[in-house]
Parts: sequence; structure tokens; C-alpha cells
Amino acid sequence: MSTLIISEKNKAAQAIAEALGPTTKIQVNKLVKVYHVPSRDVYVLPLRGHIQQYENTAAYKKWTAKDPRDIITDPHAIAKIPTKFGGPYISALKKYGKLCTTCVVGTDADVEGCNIGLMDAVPFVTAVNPKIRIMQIWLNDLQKSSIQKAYMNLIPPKWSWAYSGEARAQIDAIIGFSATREVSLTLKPILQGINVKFTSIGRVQTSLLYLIYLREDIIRNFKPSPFWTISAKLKIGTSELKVNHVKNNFTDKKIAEGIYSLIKNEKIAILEAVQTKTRKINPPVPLNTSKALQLITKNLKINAKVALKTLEDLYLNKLITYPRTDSDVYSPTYDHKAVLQKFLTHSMFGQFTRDLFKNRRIIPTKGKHDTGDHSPITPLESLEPNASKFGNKLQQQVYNLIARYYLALFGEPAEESDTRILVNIKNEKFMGQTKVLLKPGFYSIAPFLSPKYGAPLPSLPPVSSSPSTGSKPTLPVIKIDLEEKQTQPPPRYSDTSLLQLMERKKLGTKSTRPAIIQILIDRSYIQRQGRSVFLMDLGFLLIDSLVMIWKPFLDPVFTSNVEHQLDGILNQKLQMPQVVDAIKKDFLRLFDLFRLEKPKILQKMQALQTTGNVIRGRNNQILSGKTKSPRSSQTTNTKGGVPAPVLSSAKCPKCKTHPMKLVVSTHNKAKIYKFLVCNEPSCKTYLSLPKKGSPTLLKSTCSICNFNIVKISTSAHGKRFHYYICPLCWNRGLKHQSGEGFCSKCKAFHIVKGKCMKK
DNA sequence: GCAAGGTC
Repeated sequence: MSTLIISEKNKAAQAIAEALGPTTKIQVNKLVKVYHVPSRDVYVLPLRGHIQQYENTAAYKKWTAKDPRDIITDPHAIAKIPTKFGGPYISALKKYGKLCTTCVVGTDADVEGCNIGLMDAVPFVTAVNPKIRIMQIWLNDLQKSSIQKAYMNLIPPKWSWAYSGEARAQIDAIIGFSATREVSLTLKPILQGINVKFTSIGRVQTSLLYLIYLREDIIRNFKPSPFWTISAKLKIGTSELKVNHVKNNFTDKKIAEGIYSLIKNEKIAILEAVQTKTRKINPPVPLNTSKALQLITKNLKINAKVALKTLEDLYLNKLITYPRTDSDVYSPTYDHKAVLQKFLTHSMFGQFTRDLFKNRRIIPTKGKHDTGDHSPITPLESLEPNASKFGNKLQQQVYNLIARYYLALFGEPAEESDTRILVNIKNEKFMGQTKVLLKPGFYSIAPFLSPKYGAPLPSLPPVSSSPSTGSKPTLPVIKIDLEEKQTQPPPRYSDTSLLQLMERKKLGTKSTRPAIIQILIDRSYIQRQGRSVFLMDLGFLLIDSLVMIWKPFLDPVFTSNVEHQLDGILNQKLQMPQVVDAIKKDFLRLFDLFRLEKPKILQKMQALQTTGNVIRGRNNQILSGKTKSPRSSQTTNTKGGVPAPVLSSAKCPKCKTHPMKLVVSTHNKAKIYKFLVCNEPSCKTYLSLPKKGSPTLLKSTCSICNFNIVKISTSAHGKRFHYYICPLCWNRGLKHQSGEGFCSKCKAFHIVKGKCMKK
């Protein structure tokens, strides 16, 4: 009466086995081990995520062998086959499937988990043992007590969840494969010229690229317009307060100048009104993956991929709960007391936690979504910053954010005051505002959630409302300013705002969003420059040619419709084959439309090539068209949809033709080498970079040698900071020990003998 | 050669 439990990954298998009793390991083959629990006659077999995936069948392997359209219409164009690493897992499934009488699917408690267990794995078990009983264990976390409880309450398999995942996989494969081939083959003449092999198209990635394109379009076409502001600096006791003219911003220069010239020498402001409002700010809601990634990328200034990897590492070390969750509501039975008790003695969080118990604040805030898969992200241990359980500093920093955020859920509301004053300077009215934190509440444990507050103002003289008293109090004016400013375009996306955008538009899942951003980077559609994401020419080119005809596919509405129908399968309101057929039909119509418009698209491309504008491909190399100087190519030209090159490239100082690329490589896992190297292998020119800190190649160039500046982000004494170097000057400086090419503060710098001349 | 979704 043996039982086989299938888990999604090794750590989960180990946790399940150890919760059920004393465990021994059996090495089944080179890759696979199972955990044996003799006391219960249980074998726990860990998979490695999906062990099967959709691929084109043999007849469709070659891109040109069949019409890409047939991938949509031919039901035999794709098939589910074992992944590269699937084989050893499949033979283990067969071996233990044969000798067990019950098979328990113990993969993650979500759609993909059900799909992995019931669709990828179980078929191999039932093939060798048709009579085996199939059950499922629903695990919200890997704590011993939760596992024991769930094992006593096995559930029937959630087939509808598994089918929902299966439909998603089929739809994505059909759309992705057919469209990638069709678009790549169409653009072939162009792509060949720019040394690009293919242009990938996918339900999620192409939609995201479209949104980045829309933002880029606004930025490129943005016409800044001037406006003027008048402000005054007032002295209040020992502090200063900036007040703004109530008619800011002025669009008419003459009016602004007229007012300014009348009042510019005035030294007295009459205090007309003071109003103070206080407001309570409630603690945040529990942390799901999406919010956690935003929190981490924003506060630690790391990219989304690294943030997710660090969460995963913390989870595998059993320091936090499962990091992939959409829930921001705890189940009513969640044992917060047990978690909080661990923090009572913590050197930094202890006092806050003791206050929680003292004030009986042990119920967390509540969000809106309880998806019933995993609990919100929660610390499982109370660890000091120097704990050896942290694999690296980043893990410690991420844990610190998660732990503080969790404790904040139980904290008191914060309280702020908002003081507004109205003054009169020679009959012109000015307003000032200052926000002050009155009670820190939960901000005390999670200061990173707090907005910036001003220092409290010294008490202002009372403003008499009675006209009989005659004079009103006055404040000294330190100075009055008239400034000319320019309207600004919206900012480019960062990892944090891209994640926000994807969440808002329901693009990708909690766990794939960082990977989708990475795909766009790998395909040379977009590029990170510092914290900003730039659309590259290839990305612009692709969307610009699709935007006329494929709006219904590019728009995130397409994906939300797909996901709506997938939910229908999960809720047993729709059937998988009908959903897949309906979406195939939808997409086939768009596919045919693309074919119909092909000549137009090619014509547009042709026009592009003959306008002499630069198209850049991989590594931002200039690959076709007449080249322009980097400076003039910065200017915007969107006439006729021609992409304006976005980034200047750091040209090799020796061969002066090829760009330098940034290389960060690990060697023996211990040493990290960072340098810039010429993209032309035969040139071999390289420039060293500082050993410490992470480098980013910037757009701005050195005013001495015109080479691109590199920003070095690093830390010392626990504080993060950055500085700028010109790699070329810096390397020359290293040679002559002159200290040139280095500036700690400004971006556009001019360094001579170690001193920045622009300071 | 391709997707998106898992996991390492």
C-alpha cells in the first residue's frame, strides 16, 4: 500500500517527506532522488517544474517546410513532449508509479502546479498503473504542521485547474510559433541587413513592448513648452519656507515678469491664513509577489530578475514563505502569533514587536485578493543582520524589507499634519505647504514606506480674523525668484514601473514578469540604461510595422480576454477545447489580416531603408543606412515612423568603428571581472573598470575625450552611493597615475588633475 | 531559430 507523492521541486519534496516522518534518500538515477518515509510507506518524488512542453511536431520543425499559418489550423502542428531534463524524471515516475497504490499530486497549489502534476507527470504513472488512485495535497506553505494537516485532508485532483494551464500552454505555443515565424520571414530582407536572425512575437512580450513603444512615442514627440514660476523664500523663526505664487505656472512670460518686477524687492509678507489638517495613514496590506518585487526593485535599486531570484533563495532557505503568490489576504487561521513571537527578542524589531503584544495588535491588515493558493509573503524566522543563514548581503537586505513590511501590517496608523499658509506680498498671493509627521506609527518599523516629511515649522503668529485689530502678522521675505522652466515628457519606465504596468494590465504572471522584461532585453528590443528602460530601434521598428493592423493583438485587452476564458475553464464554466478553438479562430483572423497587409508593411520598410536613417541591431551596432554623428542622431525624427536612434554607443578608442561592450564575468565564482571590450574580436581593445561596485554605461559623454561615462554604484560603511568615471580617461589616469577621469558627484563632468572643472 | 510557464 505504498504512496507516491509528486512534488514540483526538491526543497518542497524534502519538506513534505520530513514533515511526515523520518526520511531516507534514494538516488533513483543520476538526476533524480526520492525521499522515502518508511513509517508511512511514502515516496516523495521531486520534479523540476514542467517536465513536458509544447513543441512543433517533426513536419513543422523546419521554419520553411510548412506554412506558418498551418500551425494555427493543423491540430497536429504542436505536441507536448518531454523537456530536455524530463527523461530521468519520467523513468522515476514509471518506476514508483508501478509499485504504489496511491499517487498524491503535491505540486504547488496553483494552476501551473496542477498542470505540472496532473498533465505533465500523472499520465506516466497511470500508463504503467491504470488502477492507481490519484489524489492531491493542497499546501499553502511548507511548515511542518501545515503539511501534516493537509496530508490528513487529501482532496480529489483539481482537473479543471490543470486544463486551464493546458489551454494557456497550447494558445501561447500556437500564437507564438506561428506569429514569430510569419513576422520573421516577412521582415527577413530587413533583418538580414541588420544581422538579426528573428523577431519573436508572443502574447505577453509583444503586448509589453507595445506599451513601451507607446511611452517612447510620447517622449519622442514631446514638444516642451516654457512656463514661468514666481516663488518667495520666507523666514519663519529660524527656518525657511518656500511659497509659490497662487497663479503658478504662468504660460505668459510678460505677465510673470510684470508681477515679478513689481514685487521683487519687497521684504515683507503679510500672513493672511494658516490652516493645519491632520490625517491618519493606515498600514499597508500584506505582500504579494507583485508588490514585493516593486518594493525590492525600488528600495534596493536592483532589477526585477535579481529581486525574484533573491526571494526564491530566501524561500529555499526557509526564511520566508513561498514568494510566488497573488494573495494579499491571510487565511483567518494563519498563526501570526507564532511568527511574531520569534521577533520578540530581535535586536532591531524586538521593541516594536513587544509593543504589538502589549497593545494586542496581532491581527494583520487585509488586502483584496485571496486566491487560495499561497499565503502572502511572510518571514518564517527572526534573523539578525549578521546571521549566517543569509547567503549574501542582498538576501539580508531583501529579508530586512520583508520582515519590516510584515511587522508593519500590525502597526498603529501613522499621523501627519498638512499645514498650508497663505501670504500676501505687495498684493500678490502666495501659498506654502508643509507636511510633518506627527506620529510615526508603522513607519517606525518600515521607514521605506514613508514619504518625505518636512521639519516642523516654528509656531506661526496667530492670524487675527477680526478687522478691528487692523494689522496682520508679517514674515520677513528672504528673496523672490522668477524662474523659467520647461514642461517635461513622462519618464521612461524603470523595472519598478514596468512591473506596476504589467500588473495593472494583467500581463504575465507574478513569476514570469521579470523573465518577460529580460526577453525584451535579450531580443535587443529594449535596453536598460541606469534605472531607465529605453526602446531600441529594433523594438521600435517591429511595433511600428505591426501597430496599424495588429492593435487587437498588441493591446493588453487580448491577454485579459484569454485569461478571462482560462478562468472559465478553471471554474468549470467553459471547456478547454472550445476555449482553445475560439482563441485560435480570433488569432487566425489577425494572422490573415497581416498577410493581406504584408505589401504595405514591406513598402514602409523599404521607405525606411532609403531615408538613410540609422537602424541599430544587436549591441546597438549601426548596421544599415547612413550613419550620423552620435550627437545629431540624438535628435528626434519620427516622420514617417522612422526610428530615431536612442542610444549613443561607446566607440572603441583604437579601431574607432566598433562599439565597446560592458562585460561582467565571474571567474571561479569568487572574483568578478568588469571591463569594456571592443565588440570586434580581432581588435581586442579593452578598458578596465573599478573592481568594486556595479558599472552602467551611460549615454552622456566625457567632455575631454567624448567617450561614454560609466556610473559605478557601490556601497561603503553600509551606505549605497554612486560616482562617475570616464573609462578612457580613467585608464589613461591609471597609466600616468594622474587621477584623471574621476568625479564623485556630477554626470557631465570635466576632470583635470583629479578636479572636476564643472563644479 | 519561436511562447509562456515552471525550476536550478
